[in-house]
Parts: sequence; structure tokens; C-alpha cells
Amino acid sequence: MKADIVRGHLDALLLATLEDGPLHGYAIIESLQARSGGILDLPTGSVYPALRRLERARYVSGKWSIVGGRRRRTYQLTRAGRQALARERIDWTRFTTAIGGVLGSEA
Amino acid sequence: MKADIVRGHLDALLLATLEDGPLHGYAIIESLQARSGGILDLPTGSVYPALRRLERARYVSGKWSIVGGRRRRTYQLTRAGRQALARERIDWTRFTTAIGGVLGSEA
DNA sequence: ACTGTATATGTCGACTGTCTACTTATGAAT
DNA sequence: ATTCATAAGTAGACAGTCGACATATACAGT
Repeated sequence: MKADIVRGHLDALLLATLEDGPLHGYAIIESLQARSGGILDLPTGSVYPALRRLERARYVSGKWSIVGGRRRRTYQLTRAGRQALARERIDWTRFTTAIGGVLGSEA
Repeated sequence: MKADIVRGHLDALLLATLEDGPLHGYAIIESLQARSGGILDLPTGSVYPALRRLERARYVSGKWSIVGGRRRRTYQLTRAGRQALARERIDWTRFTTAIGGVLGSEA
């Protein structure tokens, strides 16, 4: 499943992945894959720009580090990010209720 | 709620609205509003082009009529449209399961 | 030594789709 | 006359995704 379908909910996904602790981009993609049972397979071309967006919005803070000779940018949820995540969860419920209600076959 | 959040699911919504019988664009928007408890408020600038898209894809067939002096384009689900709707429902379940699983707080 | 794979981040341009605002038009009510 | 509801549509700006590419390191296998 691509981010195109996930569009509008990618931020929530990213924020939720960071809830349990800081992670770097690559690890976020793998975490999302694992937590969704392989359904969510987001390309780097979608995730990295999104992470930068969240950073600009102050929902996450990123810092560089070197692990095993490889450079990593590790992201951490900010307080504003946690609040945003809480809002996203509420929106998600509203969203699924609204659409599920239309798609569900209660004529 | 805008179509921007609904993005990727608008087709499913439109198809589902037409399941109970033919409707014209304006009526589809109102039906969606009613069926979602007012949450789904889609602008004509999103809906009309989407309807044309679905028509080009042969998922709906549209024809003109005059009702009360006003021209209407009434859309009807095609067989391919019903099949597409069935696929969309499966996708919707996969989608909500995947994202809900990540957003839900089962660490 | 070389090749391939996994790790890790990032950019670019094409593409798709949404949104605001606007246009056109009729009928009914004020 | 004017305004509101109905009805359909378009144009241009804008945002976000995606495939492909570029870059770089570590490690396993041959």
C-alpha cells in the first residue's frame, strides 16, 4: 500500500511510530512495515520529505549521529508533536466513522 | 471534512452513493452529507471532475436530463463500477486495519 | 579484488488530484 | 429587482506522492 492512498494520514503514522521512542527514517519505514503486517510499504521519496515537513512544523526534532560508520538522522517527538498525534487520532476516528458509514451496507 | 483527507477514497464514496440507484452530482453531494452526519462536505470542484473520471473509467454512465427547467447529469453504476466498488470495500478494510493498527495504542 | 545486498539519506521532475473562486443558468420567494 | 437554492462546470494555484537516481558505508560471499 502506497502513501498515495495513505495521503492525509502519513503524518499521523510517522508521529505514532515515534511515540515509543526516537527512531531514524529508515527504521521508521521498517517499523511501519512490521506494525502493519507488511501492508504499509512507504517509499523513501515520500517519507524523508514528510519527516522534514514535520520537523519544520516542530512536531519532531531531528539530530545527526553516526552509528556503525553510517550517518543517521534520528527524530524525536516534541510536545507539540504529541498533541498533534492526539488530534490525528481523533480525526482518524471521525474519518473512519464517516466513510465507513457510507461504505458500510446499511442502506 | 474535505476531500483532501478523503483523497484516495473519493471514488469509493461516489460509487457507494450510487449503489442504491442513479443520482446526479448535486444530489450525490447532499447524500454524502446526510449519510455522514454532515462530516463529509465535498466541494463541487472535487466532485464533478471525479464523476467525469469515473465516467471515463466506465464505472458510471451519465446522461443528461431536464428536471424543472434545470439540466442534470444523472449517473448510474455500471457492472464494472459495482466490481470496482467491491474492490474498494476490500481495500478500505485493509486500509483501516493497517493504519488503525499503527495508530491504535497496542505498543 | 570484486560483486551484491543491506543500510541510510536525500533530491528531482513528472504526475495526480484537491481547492478556491468564478461562470452560467433556472425557478421560487421576498 | 434581488436573493437564495438548485445544478453543472472550469481554471489556475497548490500540495503531496512516486519512481528513479545519486551518494556513501559495511559486510558477506566468491
